[in-house]
Amino acid sequence: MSLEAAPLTRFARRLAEQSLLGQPELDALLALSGPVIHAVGNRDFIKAGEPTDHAAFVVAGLVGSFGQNRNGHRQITALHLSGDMANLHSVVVPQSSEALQALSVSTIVCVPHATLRDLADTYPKVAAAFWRESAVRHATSTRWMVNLGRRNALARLSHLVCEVACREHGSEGKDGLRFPFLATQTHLADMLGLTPVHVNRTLKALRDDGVIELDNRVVTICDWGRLAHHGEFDSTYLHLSGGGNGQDQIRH
Amino acid sequence: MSLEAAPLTRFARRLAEQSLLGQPELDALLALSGPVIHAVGNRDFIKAGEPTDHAAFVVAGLVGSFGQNRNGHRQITALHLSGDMANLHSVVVPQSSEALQALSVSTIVCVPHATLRDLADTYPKVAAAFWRESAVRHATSTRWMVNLGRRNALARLSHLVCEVACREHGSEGKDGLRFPFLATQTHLADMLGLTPVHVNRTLKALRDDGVIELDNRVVTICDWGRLAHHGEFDSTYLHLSGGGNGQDQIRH
DNA sequence: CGTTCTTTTGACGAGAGTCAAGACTGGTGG
DNA sequence: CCACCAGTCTTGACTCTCGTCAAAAGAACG
Repeated sequence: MSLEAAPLTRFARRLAEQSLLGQPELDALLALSGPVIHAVGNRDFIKAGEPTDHAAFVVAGLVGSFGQNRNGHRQITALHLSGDMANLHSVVVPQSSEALQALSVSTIVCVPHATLRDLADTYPKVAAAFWRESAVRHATSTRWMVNLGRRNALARLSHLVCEVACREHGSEGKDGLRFPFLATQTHLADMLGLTPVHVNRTLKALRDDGVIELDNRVVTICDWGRLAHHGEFDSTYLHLSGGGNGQDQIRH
Repeated sequence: MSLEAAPLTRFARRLAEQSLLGQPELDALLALSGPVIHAVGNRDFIKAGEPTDHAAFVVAGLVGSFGQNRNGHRQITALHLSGDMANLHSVVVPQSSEALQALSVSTIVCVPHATLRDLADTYPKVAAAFWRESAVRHATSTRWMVNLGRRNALARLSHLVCEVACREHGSEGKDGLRFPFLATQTHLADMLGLTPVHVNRTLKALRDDGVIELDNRVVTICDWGRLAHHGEFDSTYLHLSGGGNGQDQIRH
């Protein structure tokens, strides 16, 4: 219970900031709960193509959405950090087209669709907030597409590190920022559409260049400016509230 | 007015089929309208990063969402056909992160956000339908990511042709299906994360293989089975109702 | 303390990019 | 009616980023 309080607060606050929710709506969001599961790596806790009756809220850990090739080569299409509802969209499309898998040991709260639907029905503003949250996620997906289609390995990796830094930190990155990023290099490869070997080489280039440091899956950003430049990174698409430009409120 | 009737009907029917809307909701959807513009190629009719106050409904033609590189290399992240609301998500995130551009001369109805918001506020089921439609689009995006990250040129192109065939035809593809696909090879390259030259070579391979024919931007599918096999295509993610498996209704 | 999963590196190969030039198309204007 | 022009499409030759294969060294875990 107390375990998931902080991440849930982050989730509710993000929704509220973006959609101007009132106190009743906020309280209702904070009351969300459900069965807790501990997901481990290399095993889908939600399978592709099967209907689901709950959404997966990430309390702790790191979760990815996995698409797949006929050869079995996997493509991670989204990353879900602590405080994210991994598959909020499953409320309206219960037949998920993608699998959900933990990249590191993760704590997940399975929030029943029924609960979320009731919430959306009771508070139209919450319904709008859910839709909006989904749309912001979609914006992230489109950045990933640009990354995959139109950037080389160095830029892709840099962009990804920038994104995770910002989402983890809650605002713009800066020199000296240090955070755990529990994905393996194989996971990174699956996010970036590369091979693990090439990720390793690219990571080395970034390290040798003095842009980042890596120690046991803890990233330290030595030179945010150069990293963001390499990744052609601009954080506005994340719609962060923290250290952003502050002009992100929805306009009615 | 009569010009946009058929595509709008298609849009409304798709929303209704997926979300079980009643007659009042349907009527309200069919009453949607707004200023009409005629968009031409090579010029964004909605620019990236600028706030919008309307959604773009495609009556006729072909529209793409464009992301961009620092070098100016563009990545098309989504395709909008006749009967699609190109940026429905802009209702909840008015600051679009991407540009909208016509790939061929297109007729667009600019539906004011205010109208759509009123509709969603009046009919909760419509709000849900809008959200659902956005989610289905997102599912398409994730397929594109798998395409970009984990498939070679031949598979990417085949998959794209399959998708467009299905969306255009309203159901599963089949041999002999013929439809106009008004994108240039440069556009195809921008969708697939390739160069125009390589698209040309790949297209030739597909033609030489007898899988498709191409005549003045009209595609004929000679061998749907082989095309779908090349593209590793499975249409369920599109949530078509027409010739699909029929088990796509939302489960409450 | 061995087994399995990662990370790291090197050598080589292949798919896709780059550059360049010519053919074809549709539209414009003399 | 024809010449011109800009935008496509097509093809070939060469290059380069990234994939493949392989092997060894570290880490994690029971």
